[in-house]
Amino acid sequence: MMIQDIIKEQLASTLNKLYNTTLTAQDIAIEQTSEDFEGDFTFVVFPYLKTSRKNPEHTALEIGNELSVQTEIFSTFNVVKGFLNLVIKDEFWLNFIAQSANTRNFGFALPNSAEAVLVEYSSPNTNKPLHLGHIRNNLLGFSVAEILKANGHKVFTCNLVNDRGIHICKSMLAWMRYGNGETPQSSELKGDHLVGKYYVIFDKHYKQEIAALIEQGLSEEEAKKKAPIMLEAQDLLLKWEQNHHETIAVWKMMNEWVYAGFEKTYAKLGVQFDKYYYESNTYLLGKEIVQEGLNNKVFYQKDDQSVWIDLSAEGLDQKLVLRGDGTSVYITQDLGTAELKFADFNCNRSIYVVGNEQDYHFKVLQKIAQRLGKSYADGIFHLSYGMVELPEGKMKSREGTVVDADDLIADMEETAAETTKALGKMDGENEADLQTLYHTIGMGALKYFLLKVDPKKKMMFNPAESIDFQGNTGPFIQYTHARIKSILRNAGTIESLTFATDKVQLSAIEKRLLIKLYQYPLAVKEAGKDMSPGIICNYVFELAKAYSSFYHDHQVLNEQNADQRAFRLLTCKLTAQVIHSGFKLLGITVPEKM
RNA sequence: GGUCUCUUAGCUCAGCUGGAUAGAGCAACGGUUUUCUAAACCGUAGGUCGAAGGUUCGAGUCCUUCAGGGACUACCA
Repeated sequence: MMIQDIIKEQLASTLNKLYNTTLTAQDIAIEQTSEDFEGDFTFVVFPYLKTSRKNPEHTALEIGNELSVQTEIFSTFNVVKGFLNLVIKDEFWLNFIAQSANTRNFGFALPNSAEAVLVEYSSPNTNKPLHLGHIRNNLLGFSVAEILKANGHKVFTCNLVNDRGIHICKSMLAWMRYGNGETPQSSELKGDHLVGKYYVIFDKHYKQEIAALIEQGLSEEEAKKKAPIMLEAQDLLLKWEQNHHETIAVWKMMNEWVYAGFEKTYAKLGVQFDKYYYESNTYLLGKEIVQEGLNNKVFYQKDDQSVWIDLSAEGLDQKLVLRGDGTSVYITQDLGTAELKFADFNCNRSIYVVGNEQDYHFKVLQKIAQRLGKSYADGIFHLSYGMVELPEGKMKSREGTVVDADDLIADMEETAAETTKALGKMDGENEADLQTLYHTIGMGALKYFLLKVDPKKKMMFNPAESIDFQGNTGPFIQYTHARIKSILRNAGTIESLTFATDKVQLSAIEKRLLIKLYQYPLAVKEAGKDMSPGIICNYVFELAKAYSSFYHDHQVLNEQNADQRAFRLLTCKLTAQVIHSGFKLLGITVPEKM
């Protein structure tokens, strides 16, 4: 049981005794004492003044006195206005270190087989390479899956590849028209970049044709519909759906190029999936559900045969679920894949890591599933995250205003290499290890930068200002870890170290560090509840800062008092372990040296 | 027009279910290396938390209105 819970119980029974109330621990709220006051935990007495019938100071004092009689976990307390500040005995924190320093998976919940969760993320289109927005998606999905695992859930991940549709046909058509048989080998371009190049080429010609048509007197709207290249792309989509041999061959070939490219990027990002779904396999799935909904009168059909659902009672609009020509739309296939996913993984929750531009879509998806009486409806959860914006606004692939994922990763590695070389601490290490280190540090900076922001909020990325390596950054925390490891290497074996708690003096800085360590399980829990890696980032940063202060002010290896030295070594060990563990939840590795 | 969402230091962001004098990092300025890695530590400066009302003993946090951004509102995905 956490110390906070013990305090709450004690407070409840104290209040019950003093004021004849019937409170339980759950009714009691305590918080961490503000840095400016003495104390570890604070109990605010204002809400209890009516029952105590005394002024705030008197009430707090009375509760504090009675608490001291009841329990011995506090060394002292003080009262400021209506705030009762409680100080925990040092012995408690020292015992915590003694017990936890050798605990495996400190901070993680025990596996709980009751809840299985499926996390879908990445879900790229196969007509263009990944950009910064996709990186945020991938890192979030990976990290949330890790955080949920740490909270004891059984977690699976999947990637729903959007490999069909008009956008894919655009790249295909442009390649067929203008490609002259260019391949990733002949062009020495990564496959996804090659395909993306033709997507841009399509758009260029499309725009030219529109301009020409407008010149001939068509309206812009008409021109967009009648541009020959667009008509041809639509024709290509039709051929694809009819299984036209040549079209399918080109489609398969170009998709293979893209997948090979994506795999390289995924490997750099360190993400992987338990299962891939392809829309080309699943896009027809929803039609049965539409029929089912028609039979149940959840959906209705218009004269033109199109199928709709009326969600106006829930404050949403009427929504098309099947086109008049019987082909499926986005929501049709999502209804199908939702069912498929729950069936495949037998999970209670299905999390979709998808941008907040699709909030409406997922609201509709869940409502429809509920109306259809699907048992899994309430398990659908849209983990909606904000867009990454550039100073000039949203990224747009077609217009080339994107920060390319591969370029950015390469930049980060290069910056890491430059910084490392400039500091000169790693001179003489072998080249392969150095390359790994540059990757570790570069990705540490990038991942931390993207994950520390609350997922729900949009975030700003300015390419002109490079991502920092100092301060509240991944490399700072990695560096903290490396410094600890250096101490531990020089300390010899510490596995069997023990210390007598009564022979250790605890400084204010040391205590702050211990309290931070103690809070790791809470951070993991809260991050799981909110599905927010940012909570882990903040926690680990504060831990690293607390450690850096400690490192600056206290000697470890040169400490003469053997108990004190042992205590500090174990504190170092646990700190390194928690940094390692917390960063693993973010998908960031920590180096032994840097 | 409607729905949703955001607005905290020059910049990028924290701020848990309402609690004490609103916090970090970067940038700026100043200090710290004969001692375990200075990618560090310590300090100075920087704020009417978009605006106005309201609820409360107590509001950056909850409610209402307004202003300004953004997204969605497709027989695109």
